[in-house]
Amino acid sequence: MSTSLHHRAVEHLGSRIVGGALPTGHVMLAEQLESELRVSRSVVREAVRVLQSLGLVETIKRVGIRVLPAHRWNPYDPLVIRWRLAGEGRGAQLRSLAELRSAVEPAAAELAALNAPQELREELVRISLAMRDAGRAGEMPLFLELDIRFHALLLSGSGNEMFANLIGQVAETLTGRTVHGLMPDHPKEAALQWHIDVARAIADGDGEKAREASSNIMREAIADLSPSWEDQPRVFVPVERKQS
Amino acid sequence: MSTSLHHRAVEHLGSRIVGGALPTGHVMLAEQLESELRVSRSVVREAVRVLQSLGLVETIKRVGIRVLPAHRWNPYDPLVIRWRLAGEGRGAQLRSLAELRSAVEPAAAELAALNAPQELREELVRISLAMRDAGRAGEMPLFLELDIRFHALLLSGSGNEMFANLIGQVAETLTGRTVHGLMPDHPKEAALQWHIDVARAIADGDGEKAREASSNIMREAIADLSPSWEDQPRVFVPVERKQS
DNA sequence: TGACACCGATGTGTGCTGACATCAAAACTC
DNA sequence: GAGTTTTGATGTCAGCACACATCGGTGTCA
Repeated sequence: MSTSLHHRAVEHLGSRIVGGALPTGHVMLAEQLESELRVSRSVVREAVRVLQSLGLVETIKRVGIRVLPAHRWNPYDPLVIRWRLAGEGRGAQLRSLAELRSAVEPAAAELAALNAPQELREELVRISLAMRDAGRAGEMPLFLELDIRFHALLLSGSGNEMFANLIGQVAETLTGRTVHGLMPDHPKEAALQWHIDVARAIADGDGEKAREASSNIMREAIADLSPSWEDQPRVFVPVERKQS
Repeated sequence: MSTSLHHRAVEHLGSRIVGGALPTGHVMLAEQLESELRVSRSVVREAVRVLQSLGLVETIKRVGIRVLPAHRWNPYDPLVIRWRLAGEGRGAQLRSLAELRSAVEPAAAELAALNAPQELREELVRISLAMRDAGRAGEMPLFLELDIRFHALLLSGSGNEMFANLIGQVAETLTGRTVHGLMPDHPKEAALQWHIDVARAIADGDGEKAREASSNIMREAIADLSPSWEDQPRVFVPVERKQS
């Protein structure tokens, strides 16, 4: 009950659209939403405006509020990602995130090796060693926490704010991997060593080596996670001929 | 005058925040914005809600509307990107986009080689050959159009909607490179060949080769563009200890 | 006399409502 | 079939009541 009406309205509509309950092209009327959500016009209108900025709906005069096709949604918005992870798009969303992460992290590692501040490099080494200890001891909750922090520091250390912004999504996938039992009781020894390799390469300013070691981690992560999106069909969004 | 008041309000506030005219921590009052923008409360409130969803501001009772630090902004939102490109963050934004693209496109090429529909592969080959002809003939407007379409198809063909969503940004950087004179009169012969290599590798389903060739294109693109962000300082966003 | 807890005034976002403006789809007229 | 009118939806405005965090004054206690 602590959440505002606005927040609830956005949540309700957004999750139903992304979850597929409101199909593409479905038209709603503002008045109808008022009675459905039991809120006033202002709340509905402000919620619709937010959903509009996320690319989930468009408003057309004399027609109403229309649900836009999925390829118009902003796939990088935290709300959209959360709704997809909660609904039937979960598998496809996990795959997208994993592939994005696989592409970005090696690049981030290379940039971190070239640019990261000294203190960050040192902490990265410390954490990679702590991960090894926690991993060997089978202390998985601690390991997860260190793992998240390791990758957060790595992305942050790249000095690229678009990379750094993926921290939340990466934490989500790491947590999900543990929670959904896709993680062995003990992390593989090779994975622990790769983390140390990444950290040491960054500390040494060796971009090439950092990227290589990070790629190994990513390959392993994809292999661990891929069962969760088996048989998810890929969608190929159309390419428009003109840009605005 | 065709744009709505809402649109104008979002634009006005967003560009001033991202452009740096309204510094982090700056507090505004809704009432003050009404008179400043000469619009009613509804418009101000709906605009603020949108900016809130982009992470640009937060609203606090009894205090007002506060500008959030840049690392809270959603760096993937098209509006935020546009405002950054228009303002003083232009250099840093171009670098971020170029680095992201360099990370993503080789991965997208590899995925496209494994997953893209047949027709898309064929069009990719056709376009790469047309690019070579247009490039050798020095028909730069046509070359730019083909270049954009090539990379759009590549990203789309990956079957990853997060990759595909970068089409707009990539088009932006390609256009910018040409407009700002960072492009030679004739594209380098090697670059033309790399595009053909990428297309052929995708057509042959050779993911490894597609990624390699794409990496070459990216290295070249970074080299062309890097003058535009010389001396731009990198920012390292803090890593929070806890996640919500 | 001073320190501290309490409590009400104040100001600001949140939410509600009625009215009018605007504009494009749909119906109508010629 | 082309042009015009009607209609119905969003867009915009203005006023009000409410919730609640902050501030400052008041009272109590040491």
